[in-house]
Amino acid sequence: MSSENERSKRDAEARPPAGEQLALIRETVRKANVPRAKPRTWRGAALAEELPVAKVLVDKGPVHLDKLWDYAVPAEMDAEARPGVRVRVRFGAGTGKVREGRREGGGLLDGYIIERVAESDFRGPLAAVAQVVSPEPVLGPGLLALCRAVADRYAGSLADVLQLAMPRRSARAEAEPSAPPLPPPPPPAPGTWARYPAGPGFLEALARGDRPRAVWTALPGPHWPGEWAAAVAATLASGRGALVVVPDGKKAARVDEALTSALGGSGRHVLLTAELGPEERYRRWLAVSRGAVRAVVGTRAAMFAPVRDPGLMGIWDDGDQSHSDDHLPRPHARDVLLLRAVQERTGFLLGDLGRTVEAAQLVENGWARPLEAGRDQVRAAAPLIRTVDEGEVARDAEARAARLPTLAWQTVREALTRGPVLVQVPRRGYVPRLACERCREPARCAHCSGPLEARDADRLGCGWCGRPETGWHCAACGGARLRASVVGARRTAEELGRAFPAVPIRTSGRDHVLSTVPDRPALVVSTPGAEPVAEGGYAAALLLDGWALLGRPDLRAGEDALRHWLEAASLVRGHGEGGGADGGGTVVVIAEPTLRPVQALVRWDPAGYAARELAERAQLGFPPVSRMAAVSGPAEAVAELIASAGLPEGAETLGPVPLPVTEPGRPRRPGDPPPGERWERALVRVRPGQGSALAAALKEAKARRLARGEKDPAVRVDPLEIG
DNA sequence: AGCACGCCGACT
DNA sequence: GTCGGCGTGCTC
Repeated sequence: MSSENERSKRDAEARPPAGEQLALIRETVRKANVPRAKPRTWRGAALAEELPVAKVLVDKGPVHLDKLWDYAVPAEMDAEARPGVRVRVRFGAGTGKVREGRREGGGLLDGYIIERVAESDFRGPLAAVAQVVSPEPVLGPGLLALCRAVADRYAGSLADVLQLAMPRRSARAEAEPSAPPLPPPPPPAPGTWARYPAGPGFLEALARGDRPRAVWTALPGPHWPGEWAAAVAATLASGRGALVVVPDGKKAARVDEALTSALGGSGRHVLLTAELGPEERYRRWLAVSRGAVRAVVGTRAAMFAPVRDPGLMGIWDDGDQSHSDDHLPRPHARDVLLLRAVQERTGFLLGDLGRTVEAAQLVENGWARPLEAGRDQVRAAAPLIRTVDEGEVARDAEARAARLPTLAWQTVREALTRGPVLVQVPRRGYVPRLACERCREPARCAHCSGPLEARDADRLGCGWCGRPETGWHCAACGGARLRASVVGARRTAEELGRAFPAVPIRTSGRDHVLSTVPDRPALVVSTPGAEPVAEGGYAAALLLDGWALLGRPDLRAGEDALRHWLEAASLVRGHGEGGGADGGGTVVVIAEPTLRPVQALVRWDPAGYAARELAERAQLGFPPVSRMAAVSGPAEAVAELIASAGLPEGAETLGPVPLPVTEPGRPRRPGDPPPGERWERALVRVRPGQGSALAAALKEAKARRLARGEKDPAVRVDPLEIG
């Protein structure tokens, strides 16, 4: 009785009456046993005359609701309830009891109208759309198709992908009109693109409305942001839009700046990054969605930006980890932009100082053309690279004090008379396999032969059985010393400070990243990826602890090391710039000179390195040539999912192997087991070309399990970390 | 995921 | 006879 009254009051306050009244049709119609739902009026509330059924995608809630639900459209919502708008619908109320004409249960969920249709296939009465949140059509057909394709590719749900793709709404930003679009700019001059034989042609193709596809190996130096700007300007000149995704906000800002000067002020492009905050982000996103702005540069989430009639999809530095999304289903910007280039029939430009194996594959299978400079241009733009074997011991005391081999120390001392010197130190988190200092035999646990790992405070422990190790001796040579673990940037800076007392020292790392340093003598100690740009280029760079980068137990260790080195080296003055012998910069890399990534750096040949790496992966059946998916969860769940999935012919299951147990208190990353639970992980591998069949099979098996209410294992397509 | 319905065992 | 266990299945 009193609860009845309360409910009525709540309902009356909460929302316009029409939707709620219409929600009651179901009860009436069910009794009439109507085979097809032809929504009718209830207590005089009329439905939309044309296309009275809205197909709605429910945004949150149960994962397996990855389908469209039909709702009735009340007449007064007819005009606003267009495809693409955000709506609120009652969901799950159907099982609620109806008492005295009021419905119990069921919550209001957010969703999007995907389509308006005349009739519903649903054999039952429809509830009505409760509310049109706003008339802004934010989920257009192109964006929807993209999200569907991404969901399919990654064996994920459409709702998951929509959460990544759709920005949070801000009513204030939405209420503001966007500025009218500016006319296309004139085609840009080739500028520094002229350094690449195919560069000017690529720009011309974009400007005339073609859709060229290229893997661009950028020359070292400061010109790549301007080159991106020119590519975007050329695309705009054709009357089409453009999208460029870069790995971090610092780089996005550099491209944004270059675009601002190339396009003459702002208005034709926007910067879209997370740092903007939700309201400003939505304001800019709307300007793109409304077609007011046709060019976008941004970080990861911008890969979904609904650029109108795009002519170019671009990505810079596709090997950077931050291009891989943290959230399910963890799509990679490179692949999303590839999908878009195909689906939206656009040009494609993947730019990088180095080259990932994936990029090499695009070249190898002919999908994209290589866009490279000639050797002479490379020689002029790149610094001189010298290697020092890590085993080399410094003769001089000063060099030893700085933990530096003689050559490195001399190079730094000399370069400091001409400008800033960059010192790249791996992050302390980069824990490589420990090995004997003398013979480099990997350090193993005496009990179970598992790999030894460095614990905090220099203590050792086994990575498999967890036993602490106190008296380690090398099994091969009897040596008692392990290679020192990576010395962090701060301690390196202190040590260098003692060796070069008169020189100012700056550090740049995870917490405080410097974006630029002035063109004055200074030592700049940085972790990979955080290197500041020196205005006139660095006089030299020192790449320390190469063994730590190369020794990571990861398929990509070599590729990543080379990428980090190229990035640092590209900030150093070119060999051929500044007037030859004394003006050019030098890079000293401290790593075993015979290793392939080291040689690729010395020759500045990332394309050759990637091609060899690709060939090797093809031979070994590794991704990206073969395609893989990781399935992790409780042992039975993993086994059942794999067994029940109709995997493509020739699919191979590797493992399962137990996953490390998540320690309580440790932040949990997607795919990690919940604390205390024992999980296993299996890898499923398929032949080249069967990637989409694999994703489809896993997605379907997952849906079937979910329909039965079973806990679903985490499925990750194209896992990055696979030993 | 919630939530109601349903078909079996202990109780007034 | 009824109350209530949580196993199944549906939600427009």
